[in-house]
Amino acid sequence: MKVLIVEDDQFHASYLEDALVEAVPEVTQIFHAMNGEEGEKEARTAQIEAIVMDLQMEKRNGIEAARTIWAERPQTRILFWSNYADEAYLRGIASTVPEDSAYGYLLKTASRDRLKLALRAVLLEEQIVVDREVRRLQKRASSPRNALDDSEYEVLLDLAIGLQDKLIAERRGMSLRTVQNRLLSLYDKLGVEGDADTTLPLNKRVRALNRALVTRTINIESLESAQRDFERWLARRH
Amino acid sequence: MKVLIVEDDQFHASYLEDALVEAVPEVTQIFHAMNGEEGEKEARTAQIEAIVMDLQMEKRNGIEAARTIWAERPQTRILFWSNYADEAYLRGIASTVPEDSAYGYLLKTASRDRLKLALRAVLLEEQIVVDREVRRLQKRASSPRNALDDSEYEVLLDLAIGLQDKLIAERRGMSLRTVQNRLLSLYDKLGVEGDADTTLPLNKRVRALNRALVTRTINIESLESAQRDFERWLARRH
DNA sequence: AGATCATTTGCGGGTTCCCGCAAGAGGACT
DNA sequence: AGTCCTCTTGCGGGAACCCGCAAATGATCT
Repeated sequence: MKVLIVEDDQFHASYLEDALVEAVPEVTQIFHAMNGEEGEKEARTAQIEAIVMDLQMEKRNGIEAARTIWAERPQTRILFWSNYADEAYLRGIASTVPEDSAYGYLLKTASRDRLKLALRAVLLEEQIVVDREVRRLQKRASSPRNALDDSEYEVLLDLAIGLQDKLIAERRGMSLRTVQNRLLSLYDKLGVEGDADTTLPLNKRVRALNRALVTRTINIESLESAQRDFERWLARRH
Repeated sequence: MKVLIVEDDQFHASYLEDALVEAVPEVTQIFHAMNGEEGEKEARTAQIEAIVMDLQMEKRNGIEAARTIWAERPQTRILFWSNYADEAYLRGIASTVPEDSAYGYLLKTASRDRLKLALRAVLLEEQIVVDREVRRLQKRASSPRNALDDSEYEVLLDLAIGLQDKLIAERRGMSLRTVQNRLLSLYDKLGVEGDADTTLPLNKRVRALNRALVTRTINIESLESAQRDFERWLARRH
């Protein structure tokens, strides 16, 4: 079996390779890539069907790479191996994984044994494996209290790249007032009002972005990709 | 010589330990800590005088730890070994390093040889070593074009945690209009206006925070520590 | 002191934002 | 159909923000 490792940190890459050959002796060949772009190419030319990939990389992150790889060969098994359990990544993955593809999401803090187990389960058995920590976050994100639904999340991203209400309304096809309603519920769910103490006057817009970042609802990468999305939309609009 | 390694990633820690014993055979004992808080304690109880430390850590980051360590024993040599070359970190270090302490700032992407060289230079020879990449950023930050002076940087942090103009004015002891002048120059230097293309209407405040994050002028950690600073100030004000 | 240049500050007005209120609009259930 | 509920939308007003203009203040140099 051919396996592709996409990881920009050399230490982590070699650790991963060690664990891989231990856990999955069926492996015959191991390919390496330093970022998502290389990873896509490698996967295409070498006809790879099993991948272990970091999420956070320079040129093109793991989620974007996964999207194109799955678009070409949906049966590819991908184990994401990441430092963070940000909600932004979770949403990214949830929105790209095809119906019946095998994938896994493991944190780098996981023990070697858990890693080896996940490697076998995903790459070989085509199961779905999600790390405990990550699962916990998924839960919290889908609990009614602080859950952002998709339309709120969209507006959050638009806010985060600095759009004003009117533009958001146009882009998302809602009325101005509806956008503002979304913002109100965002302010509420993100805890923009100083939770307990004296409510001193804040700039809610900026505060919302601040809270979203600090609570790891979004991360800087999602700012960058939201910006790209927006520019694409802008070019398309007449 | 006793050396303390403060690093929360196990792979990196062991790689570092290897390089350390190779580069500095004078080392007799190596201590480990997983975060800044532990690092401070360890340094105190073991009377450590040479430290290699990551910057980004859970409990207490490297800069804060360095501050207290240097406050206790300014002659301590510290080599910062970090993933990022964020301006936020640079400012942090520049503002904490005592007059004649030896320190270094190296990126984790540096080669093993550069790491070994820096280890000897800083821990043993008490020189000051700053990575090429980092130096480049330092340069750019102090070039007239995009340089934020300290007072602009302060206002940026206040903006970033969501304060409104009036509060910033009070906190920093300037008039309302002066705060707004600072904001204007921030908008300018951060490139809030869509650099070249059609200037479409943006929320400048949010956009400024966005740009500051994307250009690595500040990072999420600095948001968190700015928030703590603000709360301390808030408690003190009558 | 006097001249020059940068920074600070107040004023005023045009926008954008925040949000209460109340009138639609679209289900879902009886 | 009728009732109940939730979500959307328009209106309107007060607050915050952006920023041009010009006077006041300060620092530096001759």
